[in-house]
Amino acid sequence: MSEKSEQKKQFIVDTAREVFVEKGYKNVTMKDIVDACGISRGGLYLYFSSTQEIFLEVLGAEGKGAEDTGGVEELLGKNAFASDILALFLKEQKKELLHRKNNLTMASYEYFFAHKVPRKDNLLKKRFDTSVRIVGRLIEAGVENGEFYCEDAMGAARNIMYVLEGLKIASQTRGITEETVDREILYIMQGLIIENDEVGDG
Amino acid sequence: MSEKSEQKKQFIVDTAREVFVEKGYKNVTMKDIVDACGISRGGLYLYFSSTQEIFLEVLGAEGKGAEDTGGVEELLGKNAFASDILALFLKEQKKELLHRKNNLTMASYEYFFAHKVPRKDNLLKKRFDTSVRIVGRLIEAGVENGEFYCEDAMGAARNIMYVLEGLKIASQTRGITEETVDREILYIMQGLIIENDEVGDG
Amino acid sequence: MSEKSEQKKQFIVDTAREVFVEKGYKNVTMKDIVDACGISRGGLYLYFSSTQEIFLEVLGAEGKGAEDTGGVEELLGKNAFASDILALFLKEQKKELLHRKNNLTMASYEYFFAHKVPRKDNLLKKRFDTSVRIVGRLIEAGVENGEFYCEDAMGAARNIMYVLEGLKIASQTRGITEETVDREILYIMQGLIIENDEVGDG
Amino acid sequence: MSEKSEQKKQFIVDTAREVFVEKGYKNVTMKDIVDACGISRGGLYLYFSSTQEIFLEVLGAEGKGAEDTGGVEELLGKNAFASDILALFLKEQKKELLHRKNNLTMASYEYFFAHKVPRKDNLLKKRFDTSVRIVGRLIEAGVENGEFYCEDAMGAARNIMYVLEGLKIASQTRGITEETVDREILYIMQGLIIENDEVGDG
DNA sequence: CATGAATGAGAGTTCATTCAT
DNA sequence: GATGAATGAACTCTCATTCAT
Repeated sequence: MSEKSEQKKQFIVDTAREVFVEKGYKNVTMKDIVDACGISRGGLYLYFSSTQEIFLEVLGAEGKGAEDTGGVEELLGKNAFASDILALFLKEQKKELLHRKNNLTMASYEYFFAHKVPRKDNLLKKRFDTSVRIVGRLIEAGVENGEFYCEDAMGAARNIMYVLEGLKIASQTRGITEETVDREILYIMQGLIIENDEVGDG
Repeated sequence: MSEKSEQKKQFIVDTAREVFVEKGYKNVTMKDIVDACGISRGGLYLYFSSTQEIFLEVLGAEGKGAEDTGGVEELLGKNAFASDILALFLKEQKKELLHRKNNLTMASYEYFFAHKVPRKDNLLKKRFDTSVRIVGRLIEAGVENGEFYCEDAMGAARNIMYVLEGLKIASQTRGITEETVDREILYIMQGLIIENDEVGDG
Repeated sequence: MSEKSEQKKQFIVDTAREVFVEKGYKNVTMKDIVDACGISRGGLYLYFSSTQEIFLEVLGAEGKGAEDTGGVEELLGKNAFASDILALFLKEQKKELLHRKNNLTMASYEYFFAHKVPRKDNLLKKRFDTSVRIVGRLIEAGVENGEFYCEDAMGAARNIMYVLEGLKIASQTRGITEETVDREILYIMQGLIIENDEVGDG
Repeated sequence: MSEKSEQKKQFIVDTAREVFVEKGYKNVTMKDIVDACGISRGGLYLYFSSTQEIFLEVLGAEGKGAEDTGGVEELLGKNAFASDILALFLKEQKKELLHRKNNLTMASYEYFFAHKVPRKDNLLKKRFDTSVRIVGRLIEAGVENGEFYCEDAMGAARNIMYVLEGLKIASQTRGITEETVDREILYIMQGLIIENDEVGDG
């Protein structure tokens, strides 16, 4: 039973995720989830007693797969060019930014608007900090092997991540074009990379 | 009579603003506003027929005062140091960021989550673009009189504004400390300012 | 003032009539009439205190002009052919039946559904009885001068009026075609008129 | 469960019928039906989502029992006297006419005032036409076996049905006495029956 | 475990009616 | 007289939540 229970719970979480992706957080009712899952009202309450509880589970599940930040760390260990890895990372972010309808961003923001969570438990914060750390390390690596010029790697990393966060909310509230994202990415990369021309000039 | 009507409408808008500041957008019901205003259910409907309508009015009223971006443009005309003006601008922004409970940010975001508005009518976008333009001009002015070093003033302005937007959503969803804001502001300023020491050293 | 008041009251009644014609009785609100009249809410209450009161006035006004049953009685006095007068009367009725949207029929029925009125005060009944009497006299006249054959003139008159009433409600609830009305009128006339052929045959 | 559901739905329809009989159509609110049924506000919405929906169900249920026009057709097959069957049919109609408070007539009229239905779907029209057809056949049968004299059986049938309809609306809007109904029925029968006395006298 | 009917609180909305101006 | 802002009752409809089966 516990086995089967576990499976059903997971099924609910997976299905609910789609609902949250589509409708955000506040708009989702128990009924929405019940309908999407094709189970009974009472049935849902056996596993969860509020949309909040469900959303937290969804968020948690999300974390597991995403915590590795798209494999950046692995690549770092494989002696790839830092600029290539960073470009890859930004490309991933770009993809997410442009598919604003296919992710949990909006629902997450809505959730954290509604429920003030202690900072140390705040998933959004955790992920942001993780990303900063990784990007920071990436930049440091780039600086070390002469790809990047940067006096404050962590500062640059934070700057990058805040820009991405700014783009994210812009994407959700106004919509952004691919050009906008590309332009910001380019600006970021140009601020780091030591251009050959310049080097040649020196 | 129209005079008195106008006053009451304004009173409702002002009172509703407080409600939106406190509860966001989606959480606010007509009843909330009715209660806050101390008027009757039907009375509110004489002036507005939905929370959306009220919120738009609130947003609009907000705009009138904020469109000048804190007097930055005036200062620009008065031959003040660009770095001083920029610092002032950022200080203003900082104040808003840290008082997350006293502004419409969250409600606005929620509103634009719920209602997809054509980009050209999108108030959030308009204000962002206006700010970018002003900050861009400011940086250009700073470059011209030798305060700043910057090859792409508009790019820098956009970068700054996206960072501020990132800080804003961070503030609303996780809370940020004064140190965080200061650190980002410092990073921004250092990226622009030509430090005397360095120049002296060279 | 009383003069002006009287005029205004009449204006309200006339305007309200249009509203009742268009929307029936129950659907009409004080607001509808206020809007149609272009006067103030309070203003209307100076003259009438409910839609019922207004409708009664409308009905009453209607009566004054309509009581003469379309001039049938006058024609009777002028030695016209009874069959011609009856045909004329039925033609009038037909016109009303086919313009179901332009008269008070529906509103009247709705009114008398909602308010049970003592029979002797019931306007609908009064008009029906009046019509029966007139049509009855018409038939009697026709019998006397050899146009009609009829053993029970009043019975025939009642039959005719009930058929017309039946057509009226059919018109309002299902819609009727001109053919339907013509067919029924023809049936009625054939039941009365002594056809020359038959006479000749005999 | 569907069994029980079906029963409850039927219970609601039956109870609602009483409400419609008593208050007509437009006056009935969901609350009225909720109260009459002794169920909760939300409970009713599990089965129906508007008074219109309920009324249509009531009307439909009504149809099932009434479509056979009181067993007239069966009698026709059993070689009964046409005049007896017709008298029976009219007696049934009389009963309904005089119990104006116990039937759906008023509510139906109100419903069809409010909702214009395509003629071919109009239940009132369907029933009227059905009755005309049956009465017409009845008269034809009576003519064939020498009971009735009538040159246009269908015309007579229509005439009868329109008179009944006229009586019906008269009943609902003014009230009618038993004498009134009897008189009209007598008039109808006399128009059809070949009286032995007269024949004998001639 | 699972179901889904049932409940009732609460949001939105409309209108007749009043009343200070 | 006349205005129209204001009130509050009443209605529609939706959901989270419970509970007998």
